[in-house]
Amino acid sequence: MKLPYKINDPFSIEQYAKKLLNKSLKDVIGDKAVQERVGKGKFGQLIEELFFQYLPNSQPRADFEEAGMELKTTPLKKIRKGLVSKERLVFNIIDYKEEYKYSFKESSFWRKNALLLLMFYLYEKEKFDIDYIFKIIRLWRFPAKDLKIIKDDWEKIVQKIMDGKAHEISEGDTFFLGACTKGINKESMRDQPFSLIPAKQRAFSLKSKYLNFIIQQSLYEEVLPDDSEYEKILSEPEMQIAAEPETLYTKAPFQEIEPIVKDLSEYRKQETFEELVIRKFIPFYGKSENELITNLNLIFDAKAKNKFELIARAILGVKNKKIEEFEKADVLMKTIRMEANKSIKESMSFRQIQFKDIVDEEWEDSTWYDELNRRFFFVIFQANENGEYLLKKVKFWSIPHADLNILEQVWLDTKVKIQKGDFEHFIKASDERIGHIRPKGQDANDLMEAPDGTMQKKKCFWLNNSYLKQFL
DNA sequence: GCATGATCATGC
DNA sequence: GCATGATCATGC
Repeated sequence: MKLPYKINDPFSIEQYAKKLLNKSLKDVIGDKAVQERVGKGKFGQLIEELFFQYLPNSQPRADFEEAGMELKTTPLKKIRKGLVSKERLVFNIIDYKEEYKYSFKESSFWRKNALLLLMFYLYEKEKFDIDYIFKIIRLWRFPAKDLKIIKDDWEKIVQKIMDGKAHEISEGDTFFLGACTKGINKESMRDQPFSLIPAKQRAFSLKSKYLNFIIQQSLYEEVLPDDSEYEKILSEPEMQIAAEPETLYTKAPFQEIEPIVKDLSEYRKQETFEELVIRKFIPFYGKSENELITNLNLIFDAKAKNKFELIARAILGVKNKKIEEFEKADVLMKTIRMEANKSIKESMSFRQIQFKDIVDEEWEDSTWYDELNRRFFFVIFQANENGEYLLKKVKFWSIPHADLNILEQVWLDTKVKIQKGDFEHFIKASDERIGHIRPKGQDANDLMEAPDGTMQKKKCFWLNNSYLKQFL
């Protein structure tokens, strides 16, 4: 069979793939696909079979083996301001018994995914998958600075396998390259080589937030004309500005960002990204809030509740923008005040509970689960005898696996009570269950509608201060 | 206008 | 001194 592209040429395959741009699979291969579609498996497989006329494989080699390229179809979703990634991008399943035997360069991940053909389509709930419209089709290779972090991530995952801790792997362990659960159900387990404890089946994956950066580059930065080109058109006097067409996004739905690491040469030998970040803080350990503000030339209101965060960002050399690496990795930076006696006053709050949503969620796809499985970056200030806060230390952290099971019970208890319309007996900090539920609104009149139609005070999950203390 | 991250205030 | 309820500053 003659294929409509050169099987060993990535650019030829990309060019052919672009026939799908702004079209659906049905548009391109015809209505016949609708009948053939029944029982044909996942959308990605359909693309391979019907569009590329290529048989899917799950071997440890790339989809387009001759071109050394892997095909990935992945959904976008529309938010108010534009298009963002709908979910993480899942790569191959991690073979715990094999992956640790190789270097990163020889690893299954890198052999298979060094060069990607990414096909982003717009997911729309009411449509069949063959009607989804493709919005971005492009070759993708990781920028060198990102690849450095991905390699650190891979090594961290492999280290856990070698330590006999594959069952403790969490997405919060790593930055860009995660190990997400993958299986027929949440109970899909695998043996691991250095422990008898079965581990959840996991696959390498890219965080949804990371994909947003690929989307941003592809959709907003490279495609849009620059302002000077607009100028020519808009400056003409007779020009009437029509309503913005639905498909034209003039501004990317992402904030301005700046990386911590401007150049790869900033890394010391053998240094990981985490170590580099911590190194930036060490010279400032022991300095007081006021010293830091002076040293770093910061100006802000003394009452600013984000002053410690502003100090931390300034130390990282990212003053008025978001931190690129943390945004891509979905790292949650939290500043913590510790008292002279090492206690911490405040518990840590999370997002508001959406009363109407939580009743339909399962633990592993709940909002709180996602937040808890992120990597945390703690910036810890400790008070001295005079009540001045000094930078004590910084620390990357992710929640221990066993504690998640307890928090699942807290979450479930909350969900059930919301279902029953009981808003008076949520788990409290004094219950010592690691987390608790407490109000979080503008004031006591800030209400949200509950599933039973009543209006209730806005609340959120908190991690107990007494629990967090042990990790600082 | 509102969510988020952070902190304050009160009462036991 | 601490748990709980309440609220604030900021940024989008």
